[in-house]
Amino acid sequence: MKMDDRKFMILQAIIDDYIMTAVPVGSRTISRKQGVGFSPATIRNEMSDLEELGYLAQPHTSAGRIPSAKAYRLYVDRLMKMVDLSAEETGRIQDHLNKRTAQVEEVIRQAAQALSDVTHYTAVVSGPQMAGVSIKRVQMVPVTETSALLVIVTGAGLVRERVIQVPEGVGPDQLYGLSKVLTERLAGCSPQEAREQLTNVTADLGEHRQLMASVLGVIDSQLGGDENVPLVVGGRSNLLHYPEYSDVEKARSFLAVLESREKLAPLLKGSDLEFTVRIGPEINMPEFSDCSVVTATYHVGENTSGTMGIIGPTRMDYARVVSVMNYMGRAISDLLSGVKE
Amino acid sequence: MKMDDRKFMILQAIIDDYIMTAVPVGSRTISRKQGVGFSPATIRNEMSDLEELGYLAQPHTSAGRIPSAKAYRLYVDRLMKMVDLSAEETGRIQDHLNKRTAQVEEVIRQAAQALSDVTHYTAVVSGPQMAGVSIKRVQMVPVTETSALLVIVTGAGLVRERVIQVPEGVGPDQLYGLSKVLTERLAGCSPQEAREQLTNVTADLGEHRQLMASVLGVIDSQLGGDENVPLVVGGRSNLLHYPEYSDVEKARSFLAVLESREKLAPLLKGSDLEFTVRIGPEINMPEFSDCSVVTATYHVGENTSGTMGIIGPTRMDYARVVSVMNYMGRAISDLLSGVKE
DNA sequence: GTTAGCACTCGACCTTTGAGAGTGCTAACA
DNA sequence: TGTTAGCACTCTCAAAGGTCGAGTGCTAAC
Repeated sequence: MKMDDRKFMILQAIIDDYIMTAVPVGSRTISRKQGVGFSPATIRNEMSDLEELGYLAQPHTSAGRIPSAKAYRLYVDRLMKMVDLSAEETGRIQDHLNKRTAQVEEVIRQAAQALSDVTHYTAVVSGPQMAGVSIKRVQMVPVTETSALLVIVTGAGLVRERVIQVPEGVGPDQLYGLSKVLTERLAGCSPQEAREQLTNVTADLGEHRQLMASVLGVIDSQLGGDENVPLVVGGRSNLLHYPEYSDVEKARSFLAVLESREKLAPLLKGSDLEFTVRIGPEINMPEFSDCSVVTATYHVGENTSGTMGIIGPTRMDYARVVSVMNYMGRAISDLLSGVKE
Repeated sequence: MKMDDRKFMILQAIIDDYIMTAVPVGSRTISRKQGVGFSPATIRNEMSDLEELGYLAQPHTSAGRIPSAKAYRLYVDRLMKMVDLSAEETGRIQDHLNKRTAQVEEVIRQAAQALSDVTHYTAVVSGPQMAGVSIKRVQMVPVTETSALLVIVTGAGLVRERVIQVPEGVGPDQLYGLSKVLTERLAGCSPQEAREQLTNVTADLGEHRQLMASVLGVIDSQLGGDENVPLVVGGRSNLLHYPEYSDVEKARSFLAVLESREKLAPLLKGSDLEFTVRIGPEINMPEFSDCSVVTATYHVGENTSGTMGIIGPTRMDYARVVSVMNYMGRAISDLLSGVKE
């Protein structure tokens, strides 16, 4: 048995209906739809075929059909059409973003808020990945007698900062001098190159061994892996609107995942494509077995990029979600690259 | 009718039992308890009195009694005894905090995590309130041609930073010079004094009017009110463990409050006391009508302090919560004041 | 290939019923 | 006079049974 145009059409109608209602779809419902010129009996035959092909499932004998993960896969890959956002939607997004700021944490917080607000799903946004980045400037600002704020500026104009310990007796002017040396030596370096350069610097300077070790530690931790990129979640409570989460225990374990960076981070990874859709079982996490995750990449400058994701029920409105993220990707890039409106 | 020792004792027993089980407490249950030498019938008479006095309520005729908000109030004010934390509990807290860092965001995040983890309730921790603070140092670090990171260090050794716009043509050295002037002029100032000083500085410098306006803007927003102090929540999913939140809609509106800074911030305010307990209706928020909030203050240096809060069901284990927060208050102070272990 | 008709299935919802927990009241007891 | 045993009463909860309606698969006719 093969798929034909009519089967595609019926499947699409079922998915569309189920996305809206979350109720198993019966043959009569489809037959009544505009543009479907067949009786319920005919639809039933086709539905029976679609079930055999693995696209539909029946919760129990006398219920309607619900789309399987395979059906959503087909829908996302072949049936889905991009939609245009309404002026009201883009307006809502811009309202969240209209603060003029290039502060990474703030931008991604606003982005997560906007995404969850517009889609009514849960949004996760990570800060820009610093792995392939180049260093532009390193500067220490004195804080107390024994500590300073180490500020690292990247080529793309992103900033990371961190308090480090400073040996007693190293004064503000000395810190400024050291900062100049560090900036000269490290400018243009990748984090890996910086590590080598720093050992040279340490050798040259002789003293300040411990301080340089702290600097290296920060570069490693802040520009190294992605354990330290900020990660914010928005709209945690949104999913509890959906009947999929009318069971508190399910809701709780879902929320628990959102609270665990270790479990959450992998959801945003796994693909460098512009968009990635993972559906239910494809995610491979029991807590998310009837969730889908749509992730997208945003770019800042040449080499820097971050990820955002939307988590919703498998029956989520993929077309709209992809459109919203598409729009948001450009918006974040503009904000973080300092583009003026 | 008046309260007597026996009534207190019975009320305490009922509260203790209800805190553990969340099930209405019957006369037999109390009568069976160690140290209570009375039959269920006697207890029943006393319970009937306690109900008349407003300390107990009956969900329905043939159920046991549950404590009223008034009973918890009495419990917190008069009956509660501080408990000692077990080594296991202090250990768990230290495990969350053992990263050596004086980074405010990180410390309060860890604190919220630790509090929620140890108490199994939901925790909210705010960063130190900057209102009464004095400025110690102001420094700008160049980021791009047209932006810089403005770093403000306070007397207590706390740091706030923010990206500001810089007019084209102002180079790194000039920014450093300006930073020196700013630090000289503003050192020791309160935010209010800084505002006046800055207008002087602007007058003296002539140019850089716009830059100074940006600096002032940051001082106002970062050290001014408390709209900009960081606020982190830990253990959002914890409350869903309790039968009070077995209703999804209730859980959802609870979570929605946690997502709204405007609704959440007032919960941490309202009292300068070391500890404040607000019970159910005292909170005056429908979403929290059967929650209690315990808040406590922590101090950094002389003039700087922040707030933490625990949100749990009204039948929460107040004694333990207060003890945990007491311990945590000292731990946060130590971390943020840079005290070494 | 399409459709009408029909018997069949199964969950949703309602009602009934019985068990259990807990109460208030009364009368007896120390 | 305070305490307690006994008992009738109330109310929730869970299980059991019954009805309704939506939806199916199959067959036969168009």
